[in-house]
Amino acid sequence: MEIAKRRGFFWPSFSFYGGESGFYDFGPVGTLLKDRFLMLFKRSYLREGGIFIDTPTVTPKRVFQASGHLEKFEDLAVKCSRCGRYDRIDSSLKKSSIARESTTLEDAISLIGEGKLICAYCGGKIVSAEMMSQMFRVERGKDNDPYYLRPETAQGIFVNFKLLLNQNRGKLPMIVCQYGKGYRNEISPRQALLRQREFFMAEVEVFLDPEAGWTRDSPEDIVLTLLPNSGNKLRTSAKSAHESGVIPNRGMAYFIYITYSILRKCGIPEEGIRFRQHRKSELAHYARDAWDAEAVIDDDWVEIVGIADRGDYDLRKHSDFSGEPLTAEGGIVPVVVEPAYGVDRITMAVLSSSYYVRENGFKVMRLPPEISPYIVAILPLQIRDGLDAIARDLFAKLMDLNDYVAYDESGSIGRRYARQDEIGTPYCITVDYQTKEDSTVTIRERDSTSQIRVKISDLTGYPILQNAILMKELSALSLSASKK
RNA sequence: GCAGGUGUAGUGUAGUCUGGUCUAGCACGGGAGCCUUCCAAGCUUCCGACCCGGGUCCAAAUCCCGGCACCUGCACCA
Repeated sequence: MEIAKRRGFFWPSFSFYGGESGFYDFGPVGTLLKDRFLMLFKRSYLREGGIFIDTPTVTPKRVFQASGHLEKFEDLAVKCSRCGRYDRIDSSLKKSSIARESTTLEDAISLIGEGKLICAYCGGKIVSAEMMSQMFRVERGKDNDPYYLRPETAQGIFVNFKLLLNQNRGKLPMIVCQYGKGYRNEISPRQALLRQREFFMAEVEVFLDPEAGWTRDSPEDIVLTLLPNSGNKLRTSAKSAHESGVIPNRGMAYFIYITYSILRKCGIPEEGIRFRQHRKSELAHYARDAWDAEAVIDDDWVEIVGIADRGDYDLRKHSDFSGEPLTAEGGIVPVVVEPAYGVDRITMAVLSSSYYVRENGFKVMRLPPEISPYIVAILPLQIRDGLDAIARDLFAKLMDLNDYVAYDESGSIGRRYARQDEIGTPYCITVDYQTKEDSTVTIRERDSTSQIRVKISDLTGYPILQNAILMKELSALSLSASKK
């Protein structure tokens, strides 16, 4: 998507020094878009009673020893001399009929020295072994354990369980949210923001009483596309999917619904969202069930949100490792439902599904006002006769009400509309000659390009709902536009 | 990580095969100005690139080697 770079959504990082694969920058426009997604995320979970936390990305080793990440992430990999494949050592051991484990590099090298290890795929001879770590290690003093960069933000929540529960005054369910960077040392990052080594995630851990569980249902009338691992695609509400046993965990069903509604608010169309259940074999080490929200990005279905039933795995692991009980009132260990949003991937999905080319070849990002980088742009028809002064004045007034307002006076009016179309600004307010006479301006709606005329006092007089400037006129406009 | 392909201004490209006429052309974009009373108009002017490093050669955007990045396939993606 060349528009992504040209218009400042995102671009490869460090290109000044030749580039570095697996890292991307968000540009001026993309930063605002991401910002607005995070606002939507926050708002959505505050409504559910969520609390927020912000913990370090640099994490001491023992946290991941406890969580199981160290074990699952640091694979001993062996290389085959014939087919050149890298593979985990356990499959090679099995193939070689060696009935023991090999967990250290030294041990693996001595096995290779004996010449007994063969490749699980082609039977070729194994020639080398190395540690493949999916986590970035950060060295510190040589007598100290290294730090690791977190591969998920979740552990920052689990290790704070007691403090958080106290903050929540002991109540379950407790919904804890955290967003921030995560890191994975991908072997071959590719496809722009889809597989990065450093990426942005927004995660939620819902702690539930294992007996009571989650007690609210999602609405019946919101119908989702589900792809259970039984293989039969179905369209149904999250509620009835739970009742029919397709989604055994009620909390899972509910947060699948919440996720769906967030994605819809981002402008991803109904037919571009589906929820796919993991097969048993692809479940993460901590999960007993998982559903991915997938969206269409450049004609492929891509995981953009992972919703996992982590059970009591994490609290038990940390409890065992530390010797500290991690329980709620009554000595119970809560179970956890985790929706984890890949913010970069969601950004890609949003851009991909919003992108539209008009018949005249002009490009439009049909982003909804809920997440567009700018909600409205102020444009003087001409930079003369005082029109620009009026426009600047109006700009200042609107900025008092909402921060996501753009101002542009450069080039012809058509060119400026086109610029705003490309970055997804849903509405443009134009100050013209009639403004001088009766203090009215036109509002142009992006998708229909139709306009209505309203009084400036009506624009600025409304109590502004958060991020939803001009709601009255705009909804009226959208209606009349869609009739056209 | 392996194999193949690609790499020229912010974007898209011409030039590369057949080294010199390239102090690198064009379009879009962006800036300044003129003009213009609503959808990328026009005019003037400016900005801006041969991915990096070696080598061959009188001479390299062009040929060779190495690196880096991107694309496609394979592998990987807890």
